[in-house]
Amino acid sequence: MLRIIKDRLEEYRESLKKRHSDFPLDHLLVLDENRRKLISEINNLRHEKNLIEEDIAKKMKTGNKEIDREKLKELDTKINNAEKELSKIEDEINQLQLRMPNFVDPSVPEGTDESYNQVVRTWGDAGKVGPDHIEIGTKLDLIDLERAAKTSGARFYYLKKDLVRLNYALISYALDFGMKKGYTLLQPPYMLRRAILESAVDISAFEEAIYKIENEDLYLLTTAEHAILGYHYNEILDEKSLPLKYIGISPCFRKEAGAHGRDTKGIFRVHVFEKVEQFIFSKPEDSWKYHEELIKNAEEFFQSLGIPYRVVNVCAGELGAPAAKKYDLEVWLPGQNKYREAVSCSNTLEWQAVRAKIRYKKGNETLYVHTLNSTLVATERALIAIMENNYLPDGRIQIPKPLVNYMNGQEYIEPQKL
RNA sequence: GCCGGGGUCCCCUAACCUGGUAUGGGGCAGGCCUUGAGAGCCUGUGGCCGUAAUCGGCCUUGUGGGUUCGAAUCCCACCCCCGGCGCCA
Repeated sequence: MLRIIKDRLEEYRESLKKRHSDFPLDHLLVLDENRRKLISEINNLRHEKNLIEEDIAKKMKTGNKEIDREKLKELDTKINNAEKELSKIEDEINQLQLRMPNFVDPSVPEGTDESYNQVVRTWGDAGKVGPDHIEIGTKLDLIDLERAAKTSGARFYYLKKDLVRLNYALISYALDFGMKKGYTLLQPPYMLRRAILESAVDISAFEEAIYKIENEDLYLLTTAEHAILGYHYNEILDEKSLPLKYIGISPCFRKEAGAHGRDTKGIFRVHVFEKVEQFIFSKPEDSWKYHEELIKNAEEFFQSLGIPYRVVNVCAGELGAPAAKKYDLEVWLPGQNKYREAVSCSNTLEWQAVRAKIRYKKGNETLYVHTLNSTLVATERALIAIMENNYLPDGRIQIPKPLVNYMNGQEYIEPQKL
């Protein structure tokens, strides 16, 4: 990544500025300079030592066992010292590089918070106002938050009865939807090693978002995205196999440590939810095309459910470090009387691929792929949208057409009979 | 968890016992040859540093340490894979 940035330094400075990032680029460049000097020094010393060793090897063959131990000792000391200094510098560089944000695409709007996000398009009749999913869920006995608080604490939930079935119907429908689009289904491991996660996310995400397994080098998945990226970790892909398109399904475990006080009620922001995720490994020249494909897929999916939404182009200050551009699809929630994020669709260019060492052969060259990810559906949020948008005056919830088959023909969730 | 076998460059593989700087094949790319294709032959095939380039150097045998002038090779720890035993939804 550092190399790529050095080739496009001014462009990168612009990106940092646009992000309002405090990343210490100049310090990193100085460190890199020192690093290269030291490496040259060490190479020369090692070369000297190798020559002596070769000479010894030759002499041994003729029975001559003279060894200039003093000269070797001296070289060893010098090499050792230089190496210590180098590893100190490299540690610092590595630390910094893990925090280094991606370039920002020119089409991304300026801005520091979500009010600067640009609405790209809207679909459906937004504006309906009504009871929120907690009220509906309680009335129809579909969600139990109090007992979840007893067993597990805040931001947990029990789904009940038809809502459980509707959740699995959404998942099944989404998997079939992706499969029909030619994506390969993947159910990943729900725990990942640190090295895999470091290649997928900004390091600061660890404390804020990721649950760690005690005494093991394992972390609970926050999204299938990371596991799909890891699927091809340290691989050289066949050019002809690109693009590789995947649909993953997994639970997502999130600490939500930085979200105190936000969306504290209901199942909107929770510690565990299910998500069907799209992921593409592509050639660099194709990645923007697939970025549009991913958001279009998500839109088509929500259109088929009849949920009103809008797509926004997320402003530079709100982009995560990995993304060069990000669309959010925000669904209309009558219970909140606003649009809320349900899908996030990012192009990370080579940011993740460099860290995960995922390349492909183009003739004689070995190039990094581009990686893209997008939610297809995070089912708990989609359940909220369905409950609130499809809540009928008579107290029933109408099940969206495409899900009826997955519900064995059931068209409504009925109110409790007393 | 225990016992045994293993991890070598994009893939396969030799060298490991007995330490001397990684062998051969496949694939891929380029070239020669050919009307074309194929076959055959030659060259190249990871990372880093310096150089305008040519080129030169260093590193790379799962990871990290140790022994040694020198480690793929010997020693220690850990990770992963395969087989057997145990446990298990």
